[in-house]
Amino acid sequence: MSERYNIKESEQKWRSKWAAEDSFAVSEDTTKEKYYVLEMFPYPSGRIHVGHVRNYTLGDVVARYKKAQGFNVMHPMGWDAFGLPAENAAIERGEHPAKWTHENIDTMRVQLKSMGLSIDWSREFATCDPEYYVHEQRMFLKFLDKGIAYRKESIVNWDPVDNTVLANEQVIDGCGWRTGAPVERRRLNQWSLKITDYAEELLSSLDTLDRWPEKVRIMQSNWIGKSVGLQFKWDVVGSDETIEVYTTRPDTLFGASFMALAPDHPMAKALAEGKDGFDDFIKQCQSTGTSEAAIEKAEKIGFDTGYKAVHPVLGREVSIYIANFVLMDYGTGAVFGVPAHDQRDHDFARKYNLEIRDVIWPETSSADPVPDPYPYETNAYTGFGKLYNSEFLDGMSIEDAKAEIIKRCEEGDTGFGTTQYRLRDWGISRQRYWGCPIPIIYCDDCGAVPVPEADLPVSLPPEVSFEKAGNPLSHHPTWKNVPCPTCKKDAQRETDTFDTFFESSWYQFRYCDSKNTELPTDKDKAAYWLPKDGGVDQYIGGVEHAVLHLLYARFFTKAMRDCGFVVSDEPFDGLFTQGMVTHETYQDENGKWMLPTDAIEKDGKWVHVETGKPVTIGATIKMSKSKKNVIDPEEILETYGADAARLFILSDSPPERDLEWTESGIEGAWRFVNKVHGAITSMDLQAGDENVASDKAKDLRRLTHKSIKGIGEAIESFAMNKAVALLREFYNGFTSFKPANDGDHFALNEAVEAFVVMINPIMPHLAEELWALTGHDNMLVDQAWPNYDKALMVADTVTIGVQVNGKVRATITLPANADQKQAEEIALAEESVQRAMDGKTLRKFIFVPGRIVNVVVG
RNA sequence: GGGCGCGUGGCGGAACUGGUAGACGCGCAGGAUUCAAAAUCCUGUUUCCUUGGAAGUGAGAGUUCGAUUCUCUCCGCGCCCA
Repeated sequence: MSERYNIKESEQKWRSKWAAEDSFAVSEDTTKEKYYVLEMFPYPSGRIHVGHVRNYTLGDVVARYKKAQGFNVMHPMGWDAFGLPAENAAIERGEHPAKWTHENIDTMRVQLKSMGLSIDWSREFATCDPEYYVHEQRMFLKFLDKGIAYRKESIVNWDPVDNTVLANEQVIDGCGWRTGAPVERRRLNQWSLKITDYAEELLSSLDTLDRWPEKVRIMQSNWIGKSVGLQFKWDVVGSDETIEVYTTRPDTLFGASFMALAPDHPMAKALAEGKDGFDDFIKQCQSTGTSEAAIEKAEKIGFDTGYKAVHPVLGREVSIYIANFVLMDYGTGAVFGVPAHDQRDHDFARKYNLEIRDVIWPETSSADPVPDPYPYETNAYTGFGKLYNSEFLDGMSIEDAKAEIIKRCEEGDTGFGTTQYRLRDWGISRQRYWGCPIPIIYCDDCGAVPVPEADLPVSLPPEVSFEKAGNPLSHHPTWKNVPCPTCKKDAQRETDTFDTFFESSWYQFRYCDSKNTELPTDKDKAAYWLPKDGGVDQYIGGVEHAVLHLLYARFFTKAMRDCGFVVSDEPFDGLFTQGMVTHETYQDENGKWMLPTDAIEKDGKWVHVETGKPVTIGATIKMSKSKKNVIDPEEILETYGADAARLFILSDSPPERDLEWTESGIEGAWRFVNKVHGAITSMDLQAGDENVASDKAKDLRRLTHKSIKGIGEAIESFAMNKAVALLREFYNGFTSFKPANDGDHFALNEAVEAFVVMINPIMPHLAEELWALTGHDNMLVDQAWPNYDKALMVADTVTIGVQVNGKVRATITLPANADQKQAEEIALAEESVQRAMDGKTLRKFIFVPGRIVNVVVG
């Protein structure tokens, strides 16, 4: 009998061994193919959560698997250490952000290490250390030189809770992404990065990211929001004025029946000032919200100016309205309305009895039939089609018609085609302390002067007070007062710091050479890990970063490339977005949320663990502190060990989907860890003889080699739940095998060895332990992944189903190389097949070798 | 409102480019072991009639010898954008 597996002791032992042997340290090795695995680095909030466990387990499986495949694997870890929670802790508890952050890092490092991750810790860094952010300051100054960074006064999104500016993509439904507070509009001087200069490349090179989830590419593409349109002039009847109109649908020009101006369009006032009801109308417009969503939902209202505009092509006159659904900051703030082909225009036209002219003949694709005639009296048609009622455009496709109209306007010098992007430049100034200082000095005479290279880094002052609201840097008594680098007169430092998305935009480069004091990263080292045509081989993180972080990092990579820091075009070659971890929710009698550990099942009822009072089980939702449905990974690791935690988190749910954390699930995983240890240590393993081959041994070897193939493929395709299922199936197969001769021993030994190597990515401690216990004196961590032999996977016979008219009536066993004649003979001899055929005539006999037989009768 | 995705036992989920639906696990039931319990091991487990059938992958249609898989309509859920 085997000893009971001492998980704690064993896991600790192997972790020490890996550390002592530097098992995961890597350097550039041109004789090997590199593989760079990266998980989104954690914000040091205090303790790791289950989402981290999932994220880093996934990455570790890939890293260990690729290492066993012979790749030179880099798998680093660091800390995304700037951010507001540190300042909030300072305000609430009086603890310095640096102290708070570094203490959290120390705690979390211990926690992560207890997971047994194959990380090269020598590359670790924290972004809040000047050794890291000095490079950001240098890069910023270089960006300034290159015109990628600039300063301008602009209207910004102001988060009144965090007291800072937010970028457009950090505003969600009109609220701050972090605080959820409604965003205010303010006018401020801001440093910005010209991400818009890269809009086209960011869009077009999305096509090269074929190992990214489709949905992330679509989200980015929508965010960049490229649209090709026409900007052209309409004359105003009885006036010298012309109005510039922008449209993305110039093809529908012949369907125009009105023009509409934004309420704050300069011409709106000029045309309608003093008219009856105009002031009321403007007031009404102001009462509706400014968000596009609010405008979409609000009733479409308009004010007829009484003026007419002249259709630039037809010469027809249309009324000029002022309308609440036209936005001044989109296009030119003036549109022409085509009620037949735009639902908003349609609603508007029906309200004000305007003409509905249809100019697109709906294309009736067989898939989606369009009613004929199309009911224009109730709806706009916005689908595909051909032009008609449009003179020279008749018969053209929408695309051709757009091009033709733009061409004519350009020839007649009445307008021009333009490309617009929804993407705005990235405002990077934040009025916070705990971020990277912007290396600029303001001088009354010299203006904004870059801090000279020799004076970098501009470090954060350690003594700082959070007692006053707002930015502690601007309240600091001395820090901001410095002489102007140019004229030496009294001057002031910029007190804003960078948006903390700055740090995570280039950290993948820093890992390549994390101790470099001169440069962000050594160009050659970076070129090994992140060559021109390939970035991080596998990047893993939450889908919530689909737009923000992933777009900034792509932009930064291109900007750094153009400044000569690195060679790559894209930072992340392969991207995997994991699902969330969910848990049931528990509420006590008073509706207060309870921790899962406080609820217990007793006699089929859920009660409070201490009071015994009834507990209501609620929906299974994302773990959150507010709902208290959280599990502390440290407790799990302590109770069940790292291997069981890793196994469970990979079992059951596909990694891209949400994972439901359950007690029984983690217990099941823990049982398996113990079972495997018990079974393998009590086995009688002998080398055996490959040349003695019983049928039984052949069957086992087939299972072994099929498993090697299947498990490898499952890991490659990120189907970790399938890899786990296949491992268990393999385990069930070889543990029920009783060897009777040397051939059997050989087969069993082969199976066990392959199994131990293959559980390594998932349960590395157990794998290492079993590797040693089965008589190896080297480390499993350096062991190669097993190869499979196709010849051994072929069976002599196959069992397939026999259908009669498509319904399975029997299963038959055929020689693997059986032909149709043989199959027919055997299939028709089956009693159940005969019964189902019911004496009817055989019409057709379908035989797909290895798959199916279908007997068609009638 | 637009875009994307999903819907399979009591539960999480398998099913490769159309080919024996329910792998693997959880739960549950029965049994072994035990003074007893826990743990462990074995067996069973889609549903309905009961030796054999019938139905069955959200609902309905279609293509096909054959559909969880492809097409269409509808219902429900989720995410993103507005």
